[in-house]
Amino acid sequence: MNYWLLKSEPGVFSIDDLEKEKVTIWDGVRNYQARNFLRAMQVGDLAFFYHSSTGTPGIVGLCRVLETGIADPSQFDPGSPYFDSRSTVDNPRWWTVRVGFLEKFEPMLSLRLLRQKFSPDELALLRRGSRLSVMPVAAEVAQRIIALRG
DNA sequence: GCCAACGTTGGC
DNA sequence: GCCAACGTTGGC
Repeated sequence: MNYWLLKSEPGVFSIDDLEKEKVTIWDGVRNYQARNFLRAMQVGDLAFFYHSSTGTPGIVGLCRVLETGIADPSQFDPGSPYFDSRSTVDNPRWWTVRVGFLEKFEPMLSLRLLRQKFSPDELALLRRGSRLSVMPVAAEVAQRIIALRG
């Protein structure tokens, strides 16, 4: 099983939204490297949920990959901010997964705390200029993150 | 293929 | 709001 980290701005979609909805399609990723990580996900993988661009950024929970190989529906929707006119139903450009809520971390594991506990080498999130919204987390590091939660 | 210009991300 | 870092675009 593999571990991942998924970023979301809580003003757009938060861990509380996922807890309420239970399941969601992780749509809107428009970066090829991030897309490739989404395509590498397997059912049963676990993903940390990260809140970005907010007062206290950090890991706020855990979710599970429930379904893979989903063509991101928002790429076909002209009314969506994620619409991509280069995509066709026959030849989609953007792929994603369905994830399910597992747990909310209370308290959250702030970026500040993560920087204290992990090195940039261990956690890509902490690397200078890291902007990827989907990234892998090494199993050993993931276990240590899980052990830190409340 | 190069690279300048531009847009976006995201912490602070 | 600032700005560094990064990705994408498009002229050449």
